[in-house]
Amino acid sequence: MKPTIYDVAKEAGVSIATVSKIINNKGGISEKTKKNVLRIMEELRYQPSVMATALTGKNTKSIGLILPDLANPFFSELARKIEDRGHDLGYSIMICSTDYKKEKEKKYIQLLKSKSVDALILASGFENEEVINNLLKERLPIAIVAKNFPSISINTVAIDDFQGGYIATTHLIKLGHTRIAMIARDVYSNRERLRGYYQALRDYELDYKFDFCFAPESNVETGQKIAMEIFDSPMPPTAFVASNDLLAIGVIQAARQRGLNVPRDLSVIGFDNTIIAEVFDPPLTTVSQPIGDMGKEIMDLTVGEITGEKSKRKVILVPELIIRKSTGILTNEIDD
Amino acid sequence: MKPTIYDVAKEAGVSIATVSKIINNKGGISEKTKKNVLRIMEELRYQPSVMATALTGKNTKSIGLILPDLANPFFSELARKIEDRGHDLGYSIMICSTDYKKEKEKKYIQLLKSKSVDALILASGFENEEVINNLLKERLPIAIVAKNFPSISINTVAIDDFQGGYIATTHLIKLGHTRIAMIARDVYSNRERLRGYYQALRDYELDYKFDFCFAPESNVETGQKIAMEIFDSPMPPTAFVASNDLLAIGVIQAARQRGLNVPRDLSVIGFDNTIIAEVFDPPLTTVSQPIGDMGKEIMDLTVGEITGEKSKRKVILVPELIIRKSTGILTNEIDD
DNA sequence: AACATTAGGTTAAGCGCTTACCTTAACCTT
DNA sequence: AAGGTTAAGGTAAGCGCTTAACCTAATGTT
Repeated sequence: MKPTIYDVAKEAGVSIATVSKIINNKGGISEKTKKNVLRIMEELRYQPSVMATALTGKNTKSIGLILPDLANPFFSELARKIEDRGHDLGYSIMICSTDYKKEKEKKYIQLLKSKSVDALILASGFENEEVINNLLKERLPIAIVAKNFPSISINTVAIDDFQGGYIATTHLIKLGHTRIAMIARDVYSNRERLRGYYQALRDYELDYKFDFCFAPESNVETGQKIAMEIFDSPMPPTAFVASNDLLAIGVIQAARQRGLNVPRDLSVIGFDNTIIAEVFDPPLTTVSQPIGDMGKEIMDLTVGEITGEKSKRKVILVPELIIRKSTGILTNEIDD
Repeated sequence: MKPTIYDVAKEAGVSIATVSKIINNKGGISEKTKKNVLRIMEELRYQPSVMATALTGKNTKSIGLILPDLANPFFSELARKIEDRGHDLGYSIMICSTDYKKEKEKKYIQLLKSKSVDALILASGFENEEVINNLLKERLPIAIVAKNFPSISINTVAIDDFQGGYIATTHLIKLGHTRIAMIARDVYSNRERLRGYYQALRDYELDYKFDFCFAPESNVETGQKIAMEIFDSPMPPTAFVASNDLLAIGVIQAARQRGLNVPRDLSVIGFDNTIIAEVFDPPLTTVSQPIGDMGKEIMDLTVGEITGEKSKRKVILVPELIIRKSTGILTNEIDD
């Protein structure tokens, strides 16, 4: 069996209180005893049980991370950064994927609470203010990353999605495109990006209309399917803004099926700058979210809240346009 | 504060033992009391504390997953499957990325033990038998996935790596290639794949020699760098077997820099069949590891060991060659 | 009527820790 | 020398739960 504090105490000939004080550096213990106990702990390979410690009111040093899909490169890269910073600060991470399902979101929040996590980090895809307010009431620290929840006062790290949509669209406009479509899943951040998109169109006095509708999922197939439909419309776009790299790739694949060359006949811009954008051919022009900073920052805020050392805040990072090869100057018209 | 079992008991006018029995479906409780207590639990939104439960000798219902890098698509896809199956069976997952570093591996194993995980799943990249033997001695259930550890009796799910290397190489040989190179990181599975590669060469009486050396990392840049060097050798290969999709992509990017067309001038075959293989252009021919099955299977074995319901076993899945567009018949010689 | 049985509970110990409070002995003061 | 300090460490309660052992009232048995 794993040794307990009792084993250490007995072996060292002291009380468990003494051992506990040594573990927690409480002082009031002579150097001699301390050395001795420490040695015994080594010998026995003693590790205090986090469970038992937590039961006495201390932290569990674990944090729950709820995100839509760990297999999505954006989230796995983000999770990795969060994990790294977490470990640096002494926390372990429990990850749960919701597939954008409300029931799963609820279920996992319950689950993580029952595991006594010290805090919860919610990554995008969440619309349910009520759930969040409940958590707030229970004084469980929570933080939101990769999404802004304007109405709630809560630690947040996100990019300026509006600006992201705006710079993506502007880039296309400057390349000469006038018929620019957007494709996005219906979540808050994307609505912001969409707003940025519309604003850019307005600022440059473009009024291209196409049959916009939100994508039901954020993956390659969905992007492809929707792009196909849009290509069939009377005045098809010459450029696309997609709300993530996967959708962008779907669009490009659809374009290929139609015999369209990217970027010659169609420009496509993605979002997130995941590894996929980098290795895809053509390499994707995309709006980069600074994933590393986001992960580190949200972890710091969260731990700050747990330890009570930091006041709550919202950190808005600026997105950056990464220009690669999937966008280009409009050269020939494809429809007439 | 979160309600405890005492709050429920008091509210319901019974003892905490009764409540506990109801929670654990122990019987010996009248329907009436049961209903009533259940109602109170609802009302109070009572959730038993996993911490406290664990302290009484029960399981924590959490499992540690140690893998090299969560940001690597292969592992994030695998982690997702493991997570899914885990949640189905009532377990949460704590994920730790080691970056193939031994110290981190050790550190995380300690950490997860102190958090009283019920079991540990180790995913590839681990060479340290001693560590594993120690864990075994402590009777902590552990399982290995995506890697075979032939000398140790331990739950394992892996593919037949030898066969994977063999079928990849054979495919290239059948396309007419005679100068086939391999690129891989130095871990056990890859040595097996390499063995399969050599076996195929031998079976078809090819004796192409090139300056093989293991890659220090498994990412795109490394693949690119190493491929560049190999291209510079006197008799460059016309085909590559890479030990994962990222390296394969690196090779293709190097080829492009050399003005080589894939697959016309160079065939490249990857490993893992991650999303990247699918979306890359040209879509990658690759050896597929059945990630979904692997994840589910390893979780089932692990939970089987925790509950004592299943005997230990090694499950060897068969890899499958996914033929896409990065390999083709050798048409023209590039060197003479 | 006297007793056994059983369904439906309760009591209390214990899981591995932390911590407020107590004890003890050595050392100071005046 | 009596009382006061102080350093070093011990005692025991309590965190939220499980469970073996025990209790009690109602029912069945003869």
